[in-house]
Amino acid sequence: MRIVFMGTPTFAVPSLQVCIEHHEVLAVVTQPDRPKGRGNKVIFSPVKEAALAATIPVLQPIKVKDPGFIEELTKLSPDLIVVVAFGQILPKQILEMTSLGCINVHGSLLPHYRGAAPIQWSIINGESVTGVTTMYMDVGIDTGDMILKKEIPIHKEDTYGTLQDKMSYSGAKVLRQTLQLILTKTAPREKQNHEEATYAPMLQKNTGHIRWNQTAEEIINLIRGLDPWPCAYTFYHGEMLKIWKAEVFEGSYEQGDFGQVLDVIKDKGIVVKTGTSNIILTELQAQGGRRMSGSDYLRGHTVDKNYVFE
RNA sequence: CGCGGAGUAGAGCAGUGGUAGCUCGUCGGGCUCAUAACCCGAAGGUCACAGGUUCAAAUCCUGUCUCCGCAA
Repeated sequence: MRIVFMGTPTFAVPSLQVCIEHHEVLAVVTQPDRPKGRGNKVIFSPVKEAALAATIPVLQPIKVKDPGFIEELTKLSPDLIVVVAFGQILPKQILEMTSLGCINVHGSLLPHYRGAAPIQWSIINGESVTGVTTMYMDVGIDTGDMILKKEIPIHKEDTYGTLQDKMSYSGAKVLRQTLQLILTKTAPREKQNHEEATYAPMLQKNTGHIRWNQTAEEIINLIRGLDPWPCAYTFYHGEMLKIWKAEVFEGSYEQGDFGQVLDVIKDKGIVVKTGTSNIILTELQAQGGRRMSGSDYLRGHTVDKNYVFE
């Protein structure tokens, strides 16, 4: 099939590879190059890098609604448009442009976790199973008819980073099957149960600010769901302290306030009181420093016992 | 030229012109039924790199490299 691929972050790259290997990719559409990161250097999106490596033309419209872009797209006359974490909402005109439609790979088991950050929220909410879903796109956000689903377990050790990595490959695999079914015109088409829909909105700036009155599990899930970005944090004497890993800590202490440092264990980490049991922070990052184990951190930093994290 | 922090012993950090330090680790010895405990001792650094100022630079000045946070 003649495909136009739309996508931006790393998550989309394996899916792009599948399209390149099994079909004809006419063009890749990705978000415009923007100054990013330290020093505001212009960095190409991972999808653009992959497209360039495969010498596929790259289009980067500021807005996909732009008539000039739509015209350009029409001229390519693709059979199918594949969208994976693209970052812009497609207008009806594009959705109805091709004979086979637009399909999307989404990082959740729809209709749950529609929206921009399904993987992160699945972990933050403590789910034990998630998955990828392919669907025919319609004008709503992740509301289209579903084609294939694949469940993926969420392990206790999974973080957003590790899970996204696995899911990007699973997503690509499911996409390959989906494309095969579309090619043979045997693709199923299942409506979503809209009453069961839940949403996974984009992460807010302060989502990572730990609220210590939450349960130990909730806090640990938050830390996992925000690793490697943007990371959960708290404040120690006014300085941001990032928390990369924590686990439930068994031990009896006289009860203190939520967020209070109950103990400092030199070769392990910092014991903190939460809404339920205590947790021990075992991987930390001080302001200006890199992430390090609790024991490394405690070699050079003193932590006041009984201090209450903000 | 977006804003800011940092580079010092194997690890993590102090140290703002005058002998290179702390905690942990490592090695040796001691104590102990024993130990991640305790005591004594030792090794281990061209203080990121290159220039400059100075009697004297980790420290002040200039340039370079690398790492990190924020903002986007």
